[in-house]
Amino acid sequence: MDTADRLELATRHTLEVIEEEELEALFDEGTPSAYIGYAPTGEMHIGHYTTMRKLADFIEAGIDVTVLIADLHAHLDDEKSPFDLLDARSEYYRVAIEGMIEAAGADPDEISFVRGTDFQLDEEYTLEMYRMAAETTLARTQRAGSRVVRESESPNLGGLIYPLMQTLDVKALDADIAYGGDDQRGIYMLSRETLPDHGHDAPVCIFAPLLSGLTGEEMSASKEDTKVNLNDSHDAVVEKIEDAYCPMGEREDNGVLEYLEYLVFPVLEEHGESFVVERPDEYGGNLVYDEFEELEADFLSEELHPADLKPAAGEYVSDVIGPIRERLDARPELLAEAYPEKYDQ
RNA sequence: CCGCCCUUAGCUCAGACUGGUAGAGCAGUCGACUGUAGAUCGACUUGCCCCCCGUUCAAAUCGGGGAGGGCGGACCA
Repeated sequence: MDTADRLELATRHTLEVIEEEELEALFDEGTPSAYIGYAPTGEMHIGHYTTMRKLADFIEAGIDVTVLIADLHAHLDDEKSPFDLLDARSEYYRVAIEGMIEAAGADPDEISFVRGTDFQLDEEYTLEMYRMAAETTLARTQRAGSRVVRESESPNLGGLIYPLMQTLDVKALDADIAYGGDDQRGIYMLSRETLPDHGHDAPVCIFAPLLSGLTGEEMSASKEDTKVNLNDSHDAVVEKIEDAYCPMGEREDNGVLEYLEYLVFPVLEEHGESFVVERPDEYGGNLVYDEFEELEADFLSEELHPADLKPAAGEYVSDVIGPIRERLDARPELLAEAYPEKYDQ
C-alpha cells in the first residue's frame, strides 16, 4: 500500500489532522505508532465505538496501535472512578474495547493494551511529571483540560495533573500519533508544545468527531437518554432512537443521522450490505441506500421522513452493537463489579 | 492551630431571624398537537431538609456536639 492510500485510510471520517504533512512523512518512514487512551469511568457507549472503529483503519494502514486504559486518569478527574474500583473498571473496559474492535472488523490481538498504572508510577515518568509541573502554568494546564476534566467550583489538583500525565503518556508509549475525540484537542495541543522540550517529537494529532446526543444536546455520559449504551437491549436501542430529537430535513444536532453516518454505514460498507428503510406504500414504499450521502440527500429534501427513518435506524444500530452486547451479556460479573451501585442485586 | 460561611427534590436554590413535620425553576413521567422527536400547551411525580443528642405539645427552623465542603487568618513582619 502506498503512502497516499495509507493516508486516505488513516484520515477518512475524521474531523481534523494536525498536521497532515507530518503524517505523510511518518508513512514514508515506515510503520508509525498510534495510541488512544480511555479513562475507565462511566459505562462505555456508542460514542466510544465510533472512535474505536477508526482503529481498524489504522491497522490496515500499517500503524502500530496501542490502547491505553488510563485508570489513574479515571480517578484523577474528580474521582469519577473510586480508587478501589479501578481494577474492575479497567477489566470491563478492556473486554468492551476488544468487543468493539472485533465488531469493527479488526483483530483485537493486533492491538497492544496498556494500563496506566503499568508505567505511570515508574521513577522516570514521575520525575519528568514533576519537571513538567514546574514549567507549566496553572492557566495553561487548566485550559488544556477544560473540555475533558470535570468542571467544578472547587476543582481538585488532580484535574490539572491529568493533562500533564496524558502528555507524558505520549512519550512513555513512544507514540507518533495521538488519536482521540475532538474533546482531547486542548490536551494534545499542550502536548505538541511541551513534548519537544522533553525529548520527544510533537505527536501528529488525529481527532474524531464527537457525536451529538440523541436529545439534540451534547452526548452526556450521565444522561441515559442522550446515548446508546453498548449493553442496551435491542428494544432499549429502538426506543431511544424512536425518542430521539430528529427534525425533518435538518441535520444540525441530529444524532440519528450522525449515528448512521459514522457508525452504521461504515459497518455496512465493511460487510457490503445496504440500508433498507421499510416504508408504508401510502408514503411511497421501501427505500434502499448503499451510501450515507444518498440517505442524507433524501432526508434533507424531506423525501425521507423521520418517522420512517427512525425504526430502521434503531434496528441497524442495535445490530451494530449486537456482537458487543453479546460479549458483555456473557460476562455479567464485569459490569456488576465495575458498577456495583447500579448492578447490585 | 484559629475564625467565618455552606450542606433542603436528579440539578440550581428559596424557606430558618418570627418552631406548626417543605416549596420554586429546570430535569423527569404522562397526555394533547404534529405521520418521529423537539417546540408549545395541560396534568403529574419526586425528599433519611448532612448525622447524633437536647429544648419543646411540636424542630429543616432553636441549643450542643460531629462529619463533609468552601473562604480567610496564623509563618514571611
